[in-house]
Amino acid sequence: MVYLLDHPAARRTRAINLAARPTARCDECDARHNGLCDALDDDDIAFLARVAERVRVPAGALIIEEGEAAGSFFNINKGLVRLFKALPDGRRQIIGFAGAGHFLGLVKVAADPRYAVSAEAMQPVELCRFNRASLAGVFATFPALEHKLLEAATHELVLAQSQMLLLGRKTAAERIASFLLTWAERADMCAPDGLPPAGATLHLPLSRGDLADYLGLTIETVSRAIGQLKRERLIGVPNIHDIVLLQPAALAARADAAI
Amino acid sequence: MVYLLDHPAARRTRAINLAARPTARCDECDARHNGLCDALDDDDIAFLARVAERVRVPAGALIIEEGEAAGSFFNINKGLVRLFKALPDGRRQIIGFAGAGHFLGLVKVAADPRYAVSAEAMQPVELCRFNRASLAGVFATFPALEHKLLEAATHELVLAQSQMLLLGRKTAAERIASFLLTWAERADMCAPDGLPPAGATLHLPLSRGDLADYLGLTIETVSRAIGQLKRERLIGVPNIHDIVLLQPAALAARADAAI
DNA sequence: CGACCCATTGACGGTGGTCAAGGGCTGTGG
DNA sequence: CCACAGCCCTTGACCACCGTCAATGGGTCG
Repeated sequence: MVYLLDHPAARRTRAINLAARPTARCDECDARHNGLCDALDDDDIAFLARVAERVRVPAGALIIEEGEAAGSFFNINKGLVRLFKALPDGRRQIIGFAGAGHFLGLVKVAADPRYAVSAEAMQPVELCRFNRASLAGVFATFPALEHKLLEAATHELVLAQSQMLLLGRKTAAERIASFLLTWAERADMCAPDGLPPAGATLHLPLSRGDLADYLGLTIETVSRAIGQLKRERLIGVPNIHDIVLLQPAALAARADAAI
Repeated sequence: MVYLLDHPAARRTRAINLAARPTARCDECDARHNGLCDALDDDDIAFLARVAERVRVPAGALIIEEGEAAGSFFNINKGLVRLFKALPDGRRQIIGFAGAGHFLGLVKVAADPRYAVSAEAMQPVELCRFNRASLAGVFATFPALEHKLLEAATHELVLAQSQMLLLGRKTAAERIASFLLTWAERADMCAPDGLPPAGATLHLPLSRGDLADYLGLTIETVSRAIGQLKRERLIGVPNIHDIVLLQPAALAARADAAI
């Protein structure tokens, strides 16, 4: 798979510096009771909103690029973003998908802050942009934010660890099965036992290419593995973006992981 | 590779509840100016040490097991620990290696705290054990600890993201090359440009099996990939546990990653 | 209706896994 | 000091899963 022709750098200029609304309206934001913003009450968030710049980017825009000097950090208000790392020859690994309430702007080393991953809008995306330089001050003013950020980072770390097991040791069909259950959990479809109800329909706003780059496979292998699970009657595939979980328990066994 | 015969569970009883010294001597601890403890001054750390239980475990002991109820968290004082996840059939993925100053005890969900990964001593290990229940109180007393923990979690997350690229998209030789450079950086052998000096000798206190389980390969493939880099004159292998970095820049090119 | 993009399916090949044998190092015991 | 056992690593032969290349089909938009 070669991505060089539409390498992210070629699209960069499309991304940022679009119309920024002067005042963010937090009370009607999808992220108001999600992620970082959930840590603050209305007064504090109104104060914080005054130093935020509301940004909109179209689908496909490169929001941040790995290795660039990290001048900002972002909080996603609306839309879905793919985070990824790429190799010089175009091979790409998607690190995760970020939605409303997620934080963007992790840097490799604090001394010379450069973004650790690239972020690309998969849909039209709205974000709040903050100045990185004021980050320390903001945390000092609102310690609850830092606590929430620790919670978020910890959660991301646990997900990353599961993904390492998937990428290092699972077969193609196991990767698909694991992914479907993780996505069901993310969509809050899971009962307290960790399994989604039988017959639940999972909506995947991803292309097969994104799925492949997330699971460390190729498009063709993803397609074949989905076909295999379909033949095993574990899932149904009414259309490209929907998957019916016919036998969640059997699917979990197929995923092998403790999820 | 089948690990069932010496599955971690079989070794569990060896691990914990060995002699605990009543008072920790922080001033002579390897971790005193590393990781979490570095956040506190001598008075605060002396206070904290009074609620710590100093534990020693022999090489090979299972310190924590994935999925167990998480009653404690640990700070490593001395020795090297391997963190891993395993599948029911024995496949194993090493998530990382933890040394003095590293924190152990990440849980999957805070509501029902269970360890996210297993941890096994690779050498005789000394740790401070804390009660998880008192964690919130400790953080309230010493906010600097929480800040340090966020720093640590962020750093781990960045490493995990690079490892995902490695596991999902790199060839065997690229994985070895990347690993060597990452390990050199960990050992503080790298100049400001990110490269270790030519001719530097890297000590790897790991078996080929650990390396394989860390890089998502088999022992045989690790052996062959090391042989390949040796034939390419990028590295020298004077003995099993030492690697000489003959051409660091070329090795970095071979690793492909931006490290 | 046609162009285009994406997904699926098939044929084939390669990287890395599996199985097996052999060699080197270390520790122990004669 | 040497012999031997045991473990780990290396090397070789073979195989399988997945990647590559190519053709076809289905859906959407102009």
